[in-house]
Formats: sequence, structure tokens, C-alpha cells
Amino acid sequence: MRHSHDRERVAVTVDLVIFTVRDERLHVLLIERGKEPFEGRHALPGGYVRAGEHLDAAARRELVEETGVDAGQMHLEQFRTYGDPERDPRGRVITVAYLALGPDMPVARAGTDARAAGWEPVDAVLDGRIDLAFDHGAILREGLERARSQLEYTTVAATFCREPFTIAELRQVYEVVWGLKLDASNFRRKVTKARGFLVATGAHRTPDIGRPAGLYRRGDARLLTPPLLRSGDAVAAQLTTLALR
Amino acid sequence: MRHSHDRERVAVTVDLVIFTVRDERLHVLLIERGKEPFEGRHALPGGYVRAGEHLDAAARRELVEETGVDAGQMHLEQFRTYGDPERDPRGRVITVAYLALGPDMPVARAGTDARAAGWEPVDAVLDGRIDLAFDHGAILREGLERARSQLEYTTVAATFCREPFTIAELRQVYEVVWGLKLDASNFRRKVTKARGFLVATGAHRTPDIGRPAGLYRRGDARLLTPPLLRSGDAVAAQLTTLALR
DNA sequence: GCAAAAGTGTTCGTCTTACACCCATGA
DNA sequence: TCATGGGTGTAAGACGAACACTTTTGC
Repeated sequence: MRHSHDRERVAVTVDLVIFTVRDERLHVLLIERGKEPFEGRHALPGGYVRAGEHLDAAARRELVEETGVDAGQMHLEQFRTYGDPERDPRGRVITVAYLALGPDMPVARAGTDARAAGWEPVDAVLDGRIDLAFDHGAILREGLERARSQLEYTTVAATFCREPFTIAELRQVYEVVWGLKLDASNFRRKVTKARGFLVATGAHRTPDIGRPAGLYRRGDARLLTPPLLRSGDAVAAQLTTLALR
Repeated sequence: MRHSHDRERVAVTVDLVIFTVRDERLHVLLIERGKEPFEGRHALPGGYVRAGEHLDAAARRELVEETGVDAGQMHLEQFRTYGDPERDPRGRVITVAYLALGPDMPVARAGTDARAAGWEPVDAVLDGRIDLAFDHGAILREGLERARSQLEYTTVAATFCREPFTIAELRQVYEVVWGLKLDASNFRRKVTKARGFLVATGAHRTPDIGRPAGLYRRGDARLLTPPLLRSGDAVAAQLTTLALR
């Protein structure tokens, strides 16, 4: 039996987990809410899907609104929809969560509903120093897990780097997101061997000190073959680290 | 600027891609629609999320309604939300798609909106002999891709098997879902070595002909370590097979 | 014994890991 | 020339693919 109330109409939002690497640490873009509920609390950027608007389009629009960055260049992927009836005190609102990775970029403006917007260390959210509004803490954690595993099988890590970039910069992305130290020489071999991941520009960049490093651009491959796997031990270490926090 | 029409309220449904292995082929549970739109066409089982209902609960409810199977025992995972404004001719309806894998089971009843329900070979959908309503064809394809990769990293393949099961039965799941032939001896070594995947019952089952096979139950591990990877060549072969169809 | 399917052993080649070592630069 | 990070070489061991071979059953 289906009654009319079975087909409840609900509001739909998109929320964005946008990561970047800054000062050798993983950061996430957060806003400070400018109105109730959760006024003054940190939250993920996001907003209502408009009438007739695609979900992906809404996500890209919100990304531009919150950061001023053209989403056309960014990796943007839906990773889960959250629909707990109690997740928003205003009523039934389900949200489609997106993951985006990008190079460190300036925050161009505050969001429409936001008092402020800025990059915050992911650690601060994981250890409770920053307590996010709604269920955004859980969404962030799942986005982080997704990002970690995406690094294994796809070439998205390179989207964290502003072109052209060095292999050391790319390695730092892996180290920061995974929370591990990687062997520089073996890392280099793997990523240069993976077809379509990196394109050498031929140019070099001389650091403050040390030998100049070769510069690369992103290749056209989206899937990383062969994958760059975290060892089982490494994943276990990562999980316990998370649990201890 | 946000106007009231920016917060369009939309209907939300869940749709289920339910796979099973039957007669050495992969099958998917489909219904035949009993009313417009797409009356008489095949579609994925699913329905409206009710007021105050969790998305996962709605998926489990629909699964029981369509199949009579207790979803409590089944692996059920949300894999993507589809929100194209044009995807439903009746108006804006977004749908949260779930993936479920289970042993071959009888279809207990037709769904409330369905004229009939039954298992259909996945091949028939992929090659166009069955043309699904709405965007369900695309949803099915993505669900299949998800199922294929889930087999690599998780122990869900065992949920296809009715307990107790033999290693040959488990191997057949992999072969059917991946569309590949696997080496029986290497497969056995891998799955028995993976901790928490299989628990030997000690009992044996004698086939019509041949040596009796050891019987197993599912272990408590959800993640498969080490993973059981399709080789790059195998994946390529699979993709071309799909493209040629 | 034979067919068929379960299960074990072995070989060979590739990939991973760890680490030694050389290279190119600025100070 | 020294310190620093870039980059190459290489040996030991782990892992995977392929396949020969043994075991256990019904007929």
C-alpha cells in the first residue's frame, strides 16, 4: 500500500569535501556558518540543488561559489548520499557528498550562507578540535577514506599538484594523504613506469639547495596501472593512528 | 542569491541492483512495470523513500517487498545517486542506487507496482535484448562494475553462496561476475590463505562424480587481505568484450 | 581401471623492498 | 668541498601464473 505521504518530497543539497596539501599537511576547505542552525560552527561548503539542476552541476557551482576556482579543471566525484531523517534539525534534507582534490588555492570569497571560508588542517577535525555542523564530521571521514584509496588506483594525486610539478611534490601528496613515509627511489620508479601518469616537460627546477629536479605534467590516464598499493601493514598502522586520535 | 525556487523539493526513490549466480551465469532481479510510465518494460526493483525513513531502511524494505528475502543477512551497499532532472518523465525524482549480492533465491512475489518479477541474465540487458526503463540500464552497468571491483577487495563473493559451500562454487562466482576463467589451484591457495575469508567446516560434499570437496562457511572478515586482483590484461579483455557487445 | 574433480608441489619470471651509491647544485 | 636532495643500480625475497602431478570418489 502506498499513500501520498509515502512519497515525501525532500530538499536536496550537495556538500563538498575539498582537500589540498598545504605546509606538508592535509587541509580541507571549511566555512563558518553565518546563520542558524549551527551558527558560528564550521561546516563543509555546499548548498541546495536548484530546480532542474544536475547534481554534478550543483556541486561544481557550489565549488566555484565557495572557492572561486573553476571546477572544470578539478577532479570531482560523488561518493555517497546521506539521508538520515534526523541529520538536519530543519527537517528532511538529504545531501549528496562530493570529493574534490586540488592544488593549494586561495579562498576567493565566503559562501553565501557563510561568515568565512578557509583551509583547516584535517587533523583538527579528526581529533575533535574542530567540531563540524550536521553530520559533516562523518562525511569528511568517509571522504578522506575515499581519497586515500583513490590514490592507489587512480592518477588523481597529480591533481593536488600545480603544474609543472616535481616527483618529490607528488610523493609528498601520497605521504600527507596516507600519513606514511615512502621510499623516494622506489616511488619514482613506480610513477614514471605507470603509463600515462606523468609527462616529462624536459625542464628542471632548482630548489634552494640540492640537485635540480625534473618537471612533469599530468598524463591523460585516469586509471593508475599498475596500482600503487599501500602495504597491508601500512593500512593497519594508519587505522590505529586514526583510532588513537 | 537564493530564492525559494532554489530549494526545490524532490521525490526520492531507492533502486536495487540485485545480482545472483544461476546456471553458471550472472542474473539480475528485474520487475515488469505494471503502470505508466514505461508500462510493460523491465526495470530495477525499487520505490519511494517514505517520510522519516532512512535510505538504507528503504532499500532493505524494498528488497523484502520485491523478493521476500530477509535483507538482514545480505550485503547491501549504496553506490551512487542519480539526479538527472530529465531521468523521470513524471518530474524531478532522484534515486539512490544500491547493490546487493545474494545466493540464488526464489522470487516470492511481484512488487507493488510490478506486474511480475524475476531473474534475468545480465547479458540480455548488456546486449540490448532487454531495454530497461528510465536510466536503469546505466545504473545496472555501474552496479556491475562496482560488484566486479568489490570482488577484488572484499569478501562479498561469499554472500553469493548458500552455506556451506565449496571453493569451486566460490570460484564460479568470480568467474561469472568477472567473465573470466581462473586457475582452480591458484584460486584455492589465495582464498584459503586470506585470513577471515573462509572457515572450514570439516565436512565434505560428494559431487555426482569426482573427489569430495571440503565445505566452508563465510569468515568474519569484510576486507579481503591480500586482495584478489584481476590482472590488467584480464580487465582489458573484459572491457573489450563489453564494447563489442 | 577410468573419468572427473579436488587438492598439492614446483618452477620460473616479475614485482617489491631495502639500501648502497652516484649526480648536480648552492654556499 | 660539503650538505642536500635528485636520481640509478642491485641483490634478496615475496608473489603470481602456469602447469605437472597426486588424491579421492563413482562407475
